[in-house]
Amino acid sequence: MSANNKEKGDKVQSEEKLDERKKKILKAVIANYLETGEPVGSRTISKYTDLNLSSATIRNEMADLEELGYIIQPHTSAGRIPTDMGYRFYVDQLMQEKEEVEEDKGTLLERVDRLEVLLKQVAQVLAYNTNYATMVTAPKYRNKQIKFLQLSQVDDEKLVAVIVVDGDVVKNQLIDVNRPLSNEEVLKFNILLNTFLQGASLQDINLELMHTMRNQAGEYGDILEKIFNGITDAIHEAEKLEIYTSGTTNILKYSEIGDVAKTSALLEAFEDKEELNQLIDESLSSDSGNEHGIQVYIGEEAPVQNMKDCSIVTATYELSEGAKGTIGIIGPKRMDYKKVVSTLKNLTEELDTIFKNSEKRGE
Amino acid sequence: MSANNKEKGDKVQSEEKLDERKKKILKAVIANYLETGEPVGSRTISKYTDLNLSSATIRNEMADLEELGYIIQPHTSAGRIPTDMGYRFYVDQLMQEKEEVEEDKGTLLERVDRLEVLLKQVAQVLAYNTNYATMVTAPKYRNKQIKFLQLSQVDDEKLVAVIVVDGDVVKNQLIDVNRPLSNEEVLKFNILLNTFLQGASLQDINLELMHTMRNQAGEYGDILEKIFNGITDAIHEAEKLEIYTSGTTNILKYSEIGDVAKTSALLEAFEDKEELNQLIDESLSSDSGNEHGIQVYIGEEAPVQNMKDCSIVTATYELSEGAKGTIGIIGPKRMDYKKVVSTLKNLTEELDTIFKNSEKRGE
DNA sequence: TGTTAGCACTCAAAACACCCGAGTGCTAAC
DNA sequence: GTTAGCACTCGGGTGTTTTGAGTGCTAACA
Repeated sequence: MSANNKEKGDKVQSEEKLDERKKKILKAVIANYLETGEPVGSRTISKYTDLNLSSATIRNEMADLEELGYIIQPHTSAGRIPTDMGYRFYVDQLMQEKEEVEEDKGTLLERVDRLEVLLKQVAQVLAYNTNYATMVTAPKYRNKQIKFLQLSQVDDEKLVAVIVVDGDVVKNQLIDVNRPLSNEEVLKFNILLNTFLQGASLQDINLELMHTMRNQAGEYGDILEKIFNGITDAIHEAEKLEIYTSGTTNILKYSEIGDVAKTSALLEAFEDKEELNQLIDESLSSDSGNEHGIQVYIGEEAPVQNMKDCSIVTATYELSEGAKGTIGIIGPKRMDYKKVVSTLKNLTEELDTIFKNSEKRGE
Repeated sequence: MSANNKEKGDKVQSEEKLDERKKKILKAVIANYLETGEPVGSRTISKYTDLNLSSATIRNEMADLEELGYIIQPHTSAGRIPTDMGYRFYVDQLMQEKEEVEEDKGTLLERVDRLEVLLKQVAQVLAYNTNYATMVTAPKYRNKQIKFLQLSQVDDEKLVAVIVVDGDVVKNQLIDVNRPLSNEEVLKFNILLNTFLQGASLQDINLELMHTMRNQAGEYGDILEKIFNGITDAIHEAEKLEIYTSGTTNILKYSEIGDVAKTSALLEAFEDKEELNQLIDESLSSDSGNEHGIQVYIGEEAPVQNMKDCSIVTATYELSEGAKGTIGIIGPKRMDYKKVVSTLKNLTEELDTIFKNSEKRGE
């Protein structure tokens, strides 16, 4: 996916290497199409670009480019539009060449204290700036550790377990017990739990540990069971739901998805977040050495079925050691990649500094 | 617009009373329109109904009905479709007359223990059965009382407040403090908090109470402040977010909303739930003595701007004394009101029994 | 007096014909 | 290798016609 950067210069071999002129033309075609949304014809290029060539020459070149698979015409006697492959080439090689426009870069985010609120805000800002559907995940901890764990009695039949994990994410879980417990019993439980579980990560909680604990718990084994379930439920549920989205109705404007059914499917993907999770996993796992972990999926490259008519751009921010989160947008293939990428960069940068500071300030 | 009903077989008084035949025709028109979605003409009615009348007679009657405001023609030389007023009359008077179809009524809901999960499920089932966008709220307690309140130390600089309110809704709030507190101090705080706040409802927490408590807290007043903020934040946030939705993409199929912008606005309303809250408030406050608190808003009657092209049907379930929740659907005005109402009835009934049982079983 | 048949009229939607122009590929000349 | 020129294609807009569902009105009927 990224093995093509020995380019620029010679041009001898390498089948997918395009000569300078073809590149210029391809770039012009795509740039123009991104602007107008109309198929672009040879005459337009002939005027637009600095290379002074007649439309006829351009036509020849374009025919070549079509044969190579970079552009295509929707029907005979129409101009050309980029293929997925064309976009890919643009993003990988053509786009960067532009001067790095020093965006306004003004701080986009208000300072807030709750992580959820901050991330929700990120999603909104991103949607506002790009007019695409956006998503932001809470950081995924490689090994989320239990930092604090406490059981309290709410009433005769219910306990509440409060669990705080790394990153100060708080979870709670109500637990039904069949008989009332005495204060002492609760205290004992707390000691037991904390002895074994404080500082434990999710992986540490294995069958063996559970077995040991159950032995210690004696007659209260069944309650312990419930507590375990509560804890794992809580943690799992937590890991799952922490995706914030915004601007999803922008999807309605992605004209490239002609089909209502597809639009609907995509909206649903945002509604129940299942597929977004998939996407994030994929995106996190294949970290492309890139500066901000920026990744671009174009059309068919999308790891999720329902998004194969779209393009996806994701970036990674880092809260602390090994705690990474993803922020990204899903838009039409005809997208202002340049702007999106730079917006994402700015935002992740801002997030990174926010977290750096709070690190310093905090612990 | 309505000064012309001294005609047609005396019937002296009661302006909005329609004679039997007009009712039948109106009903036929609406029923047919609900089925087909096409404007319905006189000939259709003439054949459809048992009253054996020629199309010409029907035409006369329909002209009357139009003058009275119950139906309208989209353009000359088209059939008639119902107006909001027509639908209203249908829902209020015509619809019930049908035999109460004993629906399958098979239990629709799986038994689950977490309230959130159950409610989410309700939203989904409802969406699945009706093919409309649905919403379900957690019960609103008239006076949500604090049942359990506890402060614990997470690390040197952070406390976590755990709050359980009626209905076993658990909230938590992290609180930054600037200096570490000793165990004793935390204990003192807990005693203070519980003395004053256990069993208190939100209304009880007024300035005076806060003042009193702050006096007692002495030098820890600022921490108390933070805790207050945390608590009210938590409760407020809780009250706000507890709306579950499903099937929102069905909105795309509501052909009556021609406009993309409007569709989009409606989708957004479901996304950030602000307006849904409004809707629910309105719906709960004007409880219409009705069996299941069923309420129907048609078109312009909708209390929320963005829904004025739709119809809304809501019902009320009761978790316990004074703890009521709303479940409802937002669909096109051309909606199978009968089916929707009966589905809602079934679901609320099922919910009610579930809660009855768990009441018995539980406390 | 209410009902009906008949008729002229309306109008949206579909069907058809047409043209226009942007764009192409190809060829022949530069 | 580049370009001018030309014939060709075809989507999209425009104008016209046809069709048919549906109406309102009038006059005759029971």
